[in-house]
Amino acid sequence: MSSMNAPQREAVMYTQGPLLVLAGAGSGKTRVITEKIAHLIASGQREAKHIAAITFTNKAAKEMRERVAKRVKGDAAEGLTISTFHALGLRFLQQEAARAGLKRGFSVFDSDDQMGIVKDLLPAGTKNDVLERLRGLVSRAKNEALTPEQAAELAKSAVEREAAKLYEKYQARLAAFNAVDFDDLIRLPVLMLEADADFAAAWRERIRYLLVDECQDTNGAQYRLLKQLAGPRGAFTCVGDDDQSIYAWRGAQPENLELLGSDYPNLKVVKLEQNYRCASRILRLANTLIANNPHANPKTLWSDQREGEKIKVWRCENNEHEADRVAAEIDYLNKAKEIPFADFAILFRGNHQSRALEKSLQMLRIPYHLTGGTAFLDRAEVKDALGWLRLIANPEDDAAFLRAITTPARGIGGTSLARLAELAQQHHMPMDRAARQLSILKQLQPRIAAAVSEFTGIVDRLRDEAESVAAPALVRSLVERSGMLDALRAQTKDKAGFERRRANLEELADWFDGPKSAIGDLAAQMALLTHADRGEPGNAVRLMSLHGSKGLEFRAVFLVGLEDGTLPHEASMEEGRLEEERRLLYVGITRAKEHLVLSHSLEAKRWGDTLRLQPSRFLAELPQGDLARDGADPEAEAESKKARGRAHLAAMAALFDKPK
DNA sequence: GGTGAGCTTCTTTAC
DNA sequence: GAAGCTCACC
Repeated sequence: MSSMNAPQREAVMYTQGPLLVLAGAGSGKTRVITEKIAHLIASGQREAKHIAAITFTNKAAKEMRERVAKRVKGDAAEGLTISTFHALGLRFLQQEAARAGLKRGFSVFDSDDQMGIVKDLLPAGTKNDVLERLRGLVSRAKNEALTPEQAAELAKSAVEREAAKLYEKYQARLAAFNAVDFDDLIRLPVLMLEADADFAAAWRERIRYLLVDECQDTNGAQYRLLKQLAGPRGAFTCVGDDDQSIYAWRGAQPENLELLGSDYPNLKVVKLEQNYRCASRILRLANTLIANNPHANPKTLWSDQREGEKIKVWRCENNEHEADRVAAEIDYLNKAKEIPFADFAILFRGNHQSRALEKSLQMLRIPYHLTGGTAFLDRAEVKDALGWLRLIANPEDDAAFLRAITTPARGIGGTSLARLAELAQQHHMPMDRAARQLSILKQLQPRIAAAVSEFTGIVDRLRDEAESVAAPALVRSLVERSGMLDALRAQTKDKAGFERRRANLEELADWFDGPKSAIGDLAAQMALLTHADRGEPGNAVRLMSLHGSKGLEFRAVFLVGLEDGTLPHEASMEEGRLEEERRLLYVGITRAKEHLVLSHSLEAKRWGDTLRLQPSRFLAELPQGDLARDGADPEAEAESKKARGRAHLAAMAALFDKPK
């Protein structure tokens, strides 16, 4: 506390009314939030159980919980809520399920399930991009907590009217499945709180102080939830930075920061402008870049850190060459400067860019930890197991039913399932129940009916087991009894592949090894876990998207793929949405404490043919005197040649002592 | 009618 | 470079 600067201290101490903290990158905002929680508790102003802090990711929530735990004595932090908006919404709905019109054990649909419904509701053969566009529009309306009627009224084009119609049918389908989607986790609580003042007041009795991090990335629905929970008195602290707003594409409204001022006239604003993270040169780079964006309330981020070395800009032949150079440089810095692997991050625009990097890192035996993309939770076997769990918890979840009954394959194909679905619909019952009706089974082929009954028998036994057994054991049992494991063994040709998948399922079981809540609640929570939340990365280089890097910091940062079309992304260029892309680069640059490398390739292979790439236009916006460019600087060139030589040698060495 | 092999399609970002 | 789709085979 004593080591804080004046505005930080002010942000911590001010609890009399609504507060907005405009916090630049690296200005210690997480610290302010944790200190403030500690202060609220220690000063006796609020009990921990009446405080809720909202973070942007589960991972950030976990980190914050750990920091608060260290800061607060004994069990004073007991009952404190630190979670994402979505996790808070889920908890809300689980507690208020009946009021929300949900039955216990309801499912949370991810975007795949969502897409499944959309596909089902639209004519067969509708193009993928049309489906995606409509799904996006429905989601957009829900992110504003609009009803289907409101969405229809506000529709400005034919496609938006179509989306509004789809929205209505989509909700009916969700309801039939006793399911909600991600957007509902915010939307439903908002509608419920807004509809009933007493109900809202009761919730405000439980949450008496609210802290919201990354406020610039809240969408309309989240902002309304904030207002409902904070109430007219405005017992909240919001922290945000409009320069780090990078989620407009999923409905975030950075103007919510300004809206706070008009919704709460007594709003106090504190600015944190001293950066404690980056070397001065890195900060100058970031400031110069972001000055190209228009600013309503300009702020000046400054730092009294040392100047730091020049920022390297690498021009590479292609992304393999780029990846080799990155790996070689990490290897070199790790050995020569003893920078631990965990202090390195490689950041990119799209998750697919990680592939080449992984290959190069493996070649040099550099441990790495990849977050995001088609990681753990998107693995087929993991989704299958989760589908089973969902079905066990929620018999009305047809999506889960379909997933479970087809994994492993048990001789029931699309035609039969379509028939069963049709019969279920005729009888107005979920498939799980229909599959147990004798009259319905009779209308299927005898062979199919037998297979269906065998399946429902397994489900029944697992439901019984769920009553008595802990979650991890249930997962193991389900993997066994469903026949998944045997099928997996038979399918995978190599033993290693099978073991990997089995390990994934084992890991899934371990994930449930948390506090003892009902299986159904856990299955719903699983849907919220992000790829970024997975496992302990240990001492490994971090690979992640620029979006995923928000809020983190590293001694050395490599920003790869700085080409026009990659960053800024093609689609953003076409739509003239360059500002958010610029902010994305800004976020990336400000992750670095000491070392920063910006690299781009001259060529890329894009399905089949090679295309020439131009360096990112953002490179030209940087202060050129602070850059050490390939070619322009003979010293850097020589260094890069040496690095390549080292990489080659290391790779050769690695080849020779390959472990079995 | 179900299943697996081989084809094509498309690649932002994520709660 | 993987997931989705079609088609031929069982």
